[in-house]
Amino acid sequence: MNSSVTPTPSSTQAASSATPPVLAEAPAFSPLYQQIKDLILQGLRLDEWKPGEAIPSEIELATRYHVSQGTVRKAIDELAAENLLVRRQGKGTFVATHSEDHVQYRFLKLMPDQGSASEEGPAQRTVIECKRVRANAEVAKSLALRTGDSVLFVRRVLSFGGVPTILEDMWLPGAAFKNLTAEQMTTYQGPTYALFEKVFGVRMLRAEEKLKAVCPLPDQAKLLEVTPSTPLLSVERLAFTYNDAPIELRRCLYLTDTHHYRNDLN
Amino acid sequence: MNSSVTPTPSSTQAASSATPPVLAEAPAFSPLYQQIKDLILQGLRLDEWKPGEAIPSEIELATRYHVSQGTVRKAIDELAAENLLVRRQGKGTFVATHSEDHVQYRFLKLMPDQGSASEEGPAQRTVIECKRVRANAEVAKSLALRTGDSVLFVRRVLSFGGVPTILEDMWLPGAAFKNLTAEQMTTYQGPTYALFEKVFGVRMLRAEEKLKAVCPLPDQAKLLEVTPSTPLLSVERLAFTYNDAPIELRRCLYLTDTHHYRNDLN
DNA sequence: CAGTGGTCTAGACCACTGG
DNA sequence: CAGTGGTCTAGACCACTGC
Repeated sequence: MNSSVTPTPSSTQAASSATPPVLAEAPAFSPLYQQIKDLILQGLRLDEWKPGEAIPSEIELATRYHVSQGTVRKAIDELAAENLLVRRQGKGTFVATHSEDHVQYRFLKLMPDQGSASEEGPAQRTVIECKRVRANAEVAKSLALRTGDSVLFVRRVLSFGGVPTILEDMWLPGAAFKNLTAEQMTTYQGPTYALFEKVFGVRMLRAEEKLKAVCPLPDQAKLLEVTPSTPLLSVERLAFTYNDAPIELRRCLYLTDTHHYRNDLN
Repeated sequence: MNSSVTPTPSSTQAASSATPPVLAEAPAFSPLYQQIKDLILQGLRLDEWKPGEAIPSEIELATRYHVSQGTVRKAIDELAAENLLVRRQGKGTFVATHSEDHVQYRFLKLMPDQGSASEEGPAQRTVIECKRVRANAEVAKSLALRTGDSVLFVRRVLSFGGVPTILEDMWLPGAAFKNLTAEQMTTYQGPTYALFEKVFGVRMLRAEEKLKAVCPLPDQAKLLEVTPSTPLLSVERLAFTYNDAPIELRRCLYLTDTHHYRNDLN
């Protein structure tokens, strides 16, 4: 029944060699749904379906890949759990997007102490710098580049109700973000990751953050309009796109006197 | 086929009243697997199976509840995703525990900047205080108690390699933690939540944390052996047990010069 | 009403564990 | 080897959406 995919790379083999190589990894049994998942993933990477669009129905995918609907379901289930796809009953399954997402600013965990983020509204953005620089050793290592490679550097301040609250330094691989300008960063309405997605075709899928408490350097203190002895939340974020490729390094300072970083543990 | 459970509270009804009450919530369609999930959850709450033990096999549960194995599977899948159960192929499905968990210290996100948490080993614990007090308004509200209710208060310092790194203040409902003593807190080997689980039958299932950057009060600075101007990571944690009941309030200060709080965003 | 995702079933077979 | 969870199928029916 399976013409284009096979359930197991090992199951149909006639056991021939009595002594498999000792150092060989486990035969890596890969279930069918995992292969279907990879095929859908490939379609996403190659932009077969664009963010916000619907992918084919489960039945159609099942037909295309010569598997049952249940197998396609399991593949989509996992992709939905990873926030790459969004299921909507009665309508279809859609490619996740940072634009129309009801869960906008998915990666911003800073909340006002009182009230909700939606009441507070989006932050005002002030771009301080936006220039092309050469990656130092640290930035290069994080972004899997070589020292001296071209990267885009952006520094900006985010304010809530006129109060400077976040200072962000971002480094982006020069190759993927050819013509990013301060003007784009300033005028674009909506999440920055939506801009990256629409203009550069770069999708942020997941991120790792490292938090510390620090005091700002003099120039940082000035931009946030605080004294250098003010304790600030330092958030270093490394964001990843397909294939777990690092695509953005971000170093932020959060003023946490009226806001907090919220995290849910399961 | 379903004698003890019904797939839908509304589907088998003969439509009689033409005008259902306008204010009524949606008929709350509840799938079968959700009801099975609730039944298993109830078994867990009533300690039908204890932490670390296996629950009945899928087939046995299917027979018991008069549903198919697939339906039981989906229920267990969700409970496993919530870390209440742990599946082990070939062996069975087990009640999650903070004791033997390979993922010990599930809720502690503080990592050494260099190396891994396992290399560093567990922290040395020093209990500063352990006493019964009356809940103030703030603590009472967090723990869903009344102001003045009896609560247990514990203050301790955790050190890594002799360096005081974490100062923890904990508040626990007096009713659930009758005879908790400083000695227990000091001598028990393993995660604190394992002690709570074994001795008091209280299971921490999930938690919410709010992070800020702060400077310590004089007494806090002394215990952590830092100056009052040292920026520290303030972590307020509210932990929940079954029925989303709050069961522990914890206010911590993390020294983050050689450690960081790690968070993964999806 | 047709089309989509969501639930449920019954049965077959596979991979893994431990005696 | 028996028992467990894991995969896969084919088919039925339900709930939701939008025309």
